[in-house]
Amino acid sequence: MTTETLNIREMCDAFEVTPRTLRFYEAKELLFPIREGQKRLFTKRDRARLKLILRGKRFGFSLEEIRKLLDLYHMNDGQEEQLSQTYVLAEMHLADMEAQKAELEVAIAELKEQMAWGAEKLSKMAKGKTVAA
Amino acid sequence: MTTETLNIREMCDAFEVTPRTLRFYEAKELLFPIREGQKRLFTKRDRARLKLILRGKRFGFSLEEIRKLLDLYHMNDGQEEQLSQTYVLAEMHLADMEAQKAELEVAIAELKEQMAWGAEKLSKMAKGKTVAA
DNA sequence: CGTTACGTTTACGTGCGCGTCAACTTTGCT
DNA sequence: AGCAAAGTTGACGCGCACGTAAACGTAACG
Repeated sequence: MTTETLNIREMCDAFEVTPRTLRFYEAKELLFPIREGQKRLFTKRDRARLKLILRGKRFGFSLEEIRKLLDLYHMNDGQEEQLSQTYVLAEMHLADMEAQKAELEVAIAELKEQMAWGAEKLSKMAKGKTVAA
Repeated sequence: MTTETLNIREMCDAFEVTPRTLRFYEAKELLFPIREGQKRLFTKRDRARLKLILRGKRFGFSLEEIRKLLDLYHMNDGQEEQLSQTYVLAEMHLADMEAQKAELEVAIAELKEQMAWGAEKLSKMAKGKTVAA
């Protein structure tokens, strides 16, 4: 089987982050690498979590928000109260993400429109130059 | 006709930002309110720009990136060189936004899946409680 | 004419997400 | 045994996007 755990360098290379970032995330309780002596070993679980962390960041969530959300993905036995709270949180994030998607579609359409305008202007300018030359 | 320009408070209320934020954006050359004596008056153009600024922020762009992009939306007479540079920038942002949209769709699907899992778990727990009671 | 409300500048403070040393083990060659 | 490579723990620094407080201007109102 392929390597079960990754050391810090392998983990960094795999996700394009720095060691500092991984230690920082551990300090913030986003990751929980196991220890072999003093060194960190990142498990499959850490890899899954880091993927979600980086994704969450791209969508503008804070590390603290992400930390709470990760519970939903890695909760095996949580208390009902906590699970239901996390569920509510997830609903909010889902709503947020769907709103973001809708907004994104509008923004993309508008940007495309503007770019078409810009492209036309550029082509006219090029024409003018050619004629002038 | 409705008020042509907004003072700082009206502008803040309209966009749910603080005066500090508006002054900060002006200092960063994202907004250009006109002056009536010492006071700022925000024009329609400022409103359009602020809308784009806030949208850009939601999508994780920095104020500096947004500033450059705004040129595309408000360029009437720019030089060809500058326009074409801005165009390239816009292409990159467009690609970024479309990638984000794709990623967002995946994330939404995954989160929904997890929530279904959580919902099932919650319903089982509720059942257990009812039976136990 | 005072004071209240709204706005302004200047400047230092703050939270987040790391970057960047410094000083120290631990590990693996040779 | 010696030494470089890789990793570790502090601890301070930094850029961004504002928050916040101080001190001042000015315009309106009773």
